[in-house]
Amino acid sequence: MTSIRDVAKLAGVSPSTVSRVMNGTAKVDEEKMQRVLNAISETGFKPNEVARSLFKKSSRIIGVIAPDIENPFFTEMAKVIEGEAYARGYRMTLCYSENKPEKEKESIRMLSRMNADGIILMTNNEEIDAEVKDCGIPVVAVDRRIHADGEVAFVEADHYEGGKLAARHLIQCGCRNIVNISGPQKYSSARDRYRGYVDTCKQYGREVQNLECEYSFDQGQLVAEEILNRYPAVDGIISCNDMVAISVFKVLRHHGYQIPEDVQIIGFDNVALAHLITPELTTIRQPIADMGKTAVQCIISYATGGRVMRVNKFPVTLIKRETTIMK
Amino acid sequence: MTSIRDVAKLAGVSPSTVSRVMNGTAKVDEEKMQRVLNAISETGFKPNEVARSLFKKSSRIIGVIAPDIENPFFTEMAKVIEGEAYARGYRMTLCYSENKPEKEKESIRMLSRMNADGIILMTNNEEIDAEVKDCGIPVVAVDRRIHADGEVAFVEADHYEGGKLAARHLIQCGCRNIVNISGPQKYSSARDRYRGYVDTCKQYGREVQNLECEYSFDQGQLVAEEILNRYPAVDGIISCNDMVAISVFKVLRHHGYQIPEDVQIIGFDNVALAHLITPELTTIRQPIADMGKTAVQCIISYATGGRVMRVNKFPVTLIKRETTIMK
DNA sequence: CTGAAAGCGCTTACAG
DNA sequence: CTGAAAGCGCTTACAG
Repeated sequence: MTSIRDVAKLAGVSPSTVSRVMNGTAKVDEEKMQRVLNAISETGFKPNEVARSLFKKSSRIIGVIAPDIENPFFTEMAKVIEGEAYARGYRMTLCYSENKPEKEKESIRMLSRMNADGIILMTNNEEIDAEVKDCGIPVVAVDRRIHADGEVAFVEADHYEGGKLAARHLIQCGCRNIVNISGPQKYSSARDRYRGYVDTCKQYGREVQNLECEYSFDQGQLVAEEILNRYPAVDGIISCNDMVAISVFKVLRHHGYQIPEDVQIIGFDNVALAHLITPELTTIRQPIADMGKTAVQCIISYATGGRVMRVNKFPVTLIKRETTIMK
Repeated sequence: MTSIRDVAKLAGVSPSTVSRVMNGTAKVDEEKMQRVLNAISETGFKPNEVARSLFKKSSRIIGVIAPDIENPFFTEMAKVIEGEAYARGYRMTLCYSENKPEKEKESIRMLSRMNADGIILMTNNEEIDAEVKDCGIPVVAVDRRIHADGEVAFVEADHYEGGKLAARHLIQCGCRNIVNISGPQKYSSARDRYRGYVDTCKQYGREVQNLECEYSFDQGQLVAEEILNRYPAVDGIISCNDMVAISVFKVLRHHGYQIPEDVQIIGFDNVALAHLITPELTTIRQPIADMGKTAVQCIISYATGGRVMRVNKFPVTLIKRETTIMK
């Protein structure tokens, strides 16, 4: 590997000058500049990022911690984050924690030791809050709150509004017997959405019928069976996310129900999958691209000493497709 | 941030000793060891990985370059890679190139400048082969060949066998009029699979009916329409991957076909999605977990001077589900 | 405009 | 067993 010294020697200047040419960090005599440029292309010199990082105390790496890939919401978010990071000259390190607090803590520690410029946290384990607080690098939490002062920002969708939107839509589609599948109530996002649902029930004089469900395909299957047992007259289901909606859809079909004729279903997130499957899934859209980009921008702002909005709340919208129908 | 010097001072030893205690790289007097350990926990010292990397010329980072996330094959592979990397003390940097050679080249260069320990390449652009050859770090190519000497290994499924398996299955399911959707023939994997299909046609005295299609949902829609135009009597479709199969399924359903009664469909890959959708997709399984783990192991073997198998070929298997049926 | 020097925070021969 | 020294490959005050 050729180093900056080799280039300097070849160009007949000092390493400092080579550095200045590469980084445009000071004026350099035109002719020396040429010699340096030539020497660089002759040797194929690539500056060592690690050495630069050591000095700069920034590795231009953004760490992302996501629970899993079963839910495409996280992979889509990661995609957006990578794209935005790359465009700004950063790279993304991705960790799937499988919701294991130990792995999350370990990853946070490692990111901090690597001089990462920040962490985007998409998991929801409270056990790791201590690690988050004193990891020493900026953190952006997606869809959850952390009680820490310092460089911690939040990116979240308007879940309360989402809960209302979903409930109102099914009511307007003529559903008489709606069941809500809420996410785990230990998550603030799930609580907010549940409130939206309940308030809408009140507003329209509907009974609250709710079952709690983790955000997983398997749990979705179980909950779907339970819905059919407990609410055999169900004609509308609000699902806690698109994956669970697909899961519920599958169970209902196996029981012979037609969707949306017999039972209408609405999801949450609007992952790409929602419009790939047949029938296409009606859902509440979270603006994933905007949210991901904002998360990256927060990190970079912290890293570069800019101003950062601590709370970033994004609007949700109803995406009407084929699993609901105006009757 | 506290450094190794601070710890050394507090413990009354030299930085060398602290280093040796942390890394277990030499015997240290029991009592001094205790003092160091105490000093570390007192100060909350976390060694700086960047400094270590600079010396070691290894950042314990494995770079992954994937084209996109539309095809879950790549995200599932990335998940496996991250898991295996983490288990071995490495981290994963992930780049989505969107198939842009420029971004791929840039990422390779950057990974090399970061002293990454290796690159797992899941893209298929030949334009970048020069970059691959002289990036200076080990590369593992998934499902493609690169003509380079040095530390380049290959991980691939047995596509020829896969092509045969798929064709034979549809024939055995009683399809009389099979259409094959091949992947782009510029990819060796797609060519191998096509050969398997053609050889099976010969063996059973079937006509070769093939359309080429890129691995994308949108292209799948177009090809499906074309199949219906050109082969209206089609009763079996071999798809170049699961995503395209889902896409084809959608088009056929919109045209009123029942699956599998009217037309049978078989995919390729066996991504998780294949068994989540309704009906569940019959497909040819690639052993994604094994392939991803092997890719990581190759990189680590190169990095640690172990022996590496250059060509790693994995068996495929038929996964029979609901989109095909024995008639 | 430019070079020598010091330093980023570690690790490892080297000598004792 | 252990410390002082040198070095990993850059960058940036500093002095000229």
